[in-house]
Amino acid sequence: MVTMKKRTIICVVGPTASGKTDLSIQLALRFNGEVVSCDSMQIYRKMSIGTAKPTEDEKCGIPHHMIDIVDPSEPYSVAQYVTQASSCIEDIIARERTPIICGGTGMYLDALLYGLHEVAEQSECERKKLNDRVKTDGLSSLYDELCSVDPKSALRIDANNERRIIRALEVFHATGIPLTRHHEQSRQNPVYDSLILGISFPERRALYERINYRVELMMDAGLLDEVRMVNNLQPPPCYTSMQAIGYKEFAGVLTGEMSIEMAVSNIKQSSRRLAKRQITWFKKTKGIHWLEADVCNVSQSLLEQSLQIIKLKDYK
RNA sequence: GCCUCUGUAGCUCAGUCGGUAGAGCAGCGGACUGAAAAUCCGCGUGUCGUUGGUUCAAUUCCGACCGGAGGCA
Repeated sequence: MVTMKKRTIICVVGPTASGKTDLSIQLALRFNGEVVSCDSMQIYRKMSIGTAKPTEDEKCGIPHHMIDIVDPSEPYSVAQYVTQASSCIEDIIARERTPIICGGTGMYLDALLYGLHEVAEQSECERKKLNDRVKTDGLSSLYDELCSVDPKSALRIDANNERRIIRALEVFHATGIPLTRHHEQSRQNPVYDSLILGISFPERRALYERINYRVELMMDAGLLDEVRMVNNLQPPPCYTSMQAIGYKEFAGVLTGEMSIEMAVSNIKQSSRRLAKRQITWFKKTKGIHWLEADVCNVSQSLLEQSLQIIKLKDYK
């Protein structure tokens, strides 16, 4: 059993295009920090423009971790993220620098800060069996099984939510223990002491404008070519990388079924919806210190608010 | 100038044989423990273009006006 050394780490969270990357780099420059990305898509190599990774210039020499660590044609999961990111954090702390977690993937952050329940690794084979059963017997048959085997999970999961029903059954089949029981035994204590800074936009429209504008910038930067290149690697469509916004919308453009204009507008819309879900997630995350994005000078204003909070918390 | 069609939710449009209206999309709210940029759930009051008339009652029928589209001169 490894004992984690507790030490405060800084986290920067918020919806897509809210200015997290910039703020985390500014903080890293001031607090002898290194950035650990908490983004389920920036982990993929070659997917740079569409996932809005910071460029070398933007990094200002700050080391970034958990970016470009997997190929788009490899599967990935929260569990791998927690293992790898934790070791990055330990390493950064060992070198007496400050880990700055930055990203918008709420589930990854929760798992990192509070741990996951311990379950044997998920088996591809079991999942495939369950996926096939949906096709042959229908989802309701799986849901019925869940009701009898793990009624508590069945209560929490909607009867139409295929992914979560499959996951719950998968866990039960693998361990003989209902998922809810695993949950009860996990997340007792936080793994790290953390100071979480959340970026919020009092005017939702201002965020949406930033999102729309950033998509245009991505187009100028050559998003379409990047998608074409990643597509040539032919990752299975079910893989996480192919769920990334931008890449999936352009699939139709590559086959000639959709106009670029249409795809771009779909990308903007998907991004807005993503932002909405991220906002919902972080709203319920405990302990976030909220910063308000001031529309005229987002970057400077966020930094000032952050420094204020960090000072109040007497950090460092 | 005349004729025809048209004006209903942010958008596209249904509909009411006269009893104040509903879909899709957008939007909003929520859930989330090994696929999470995923997956799923919930939410529909709007001067029915304006203004007169007929009527117990008009978004619906009639007239005028205003806006839009098309046609004929």
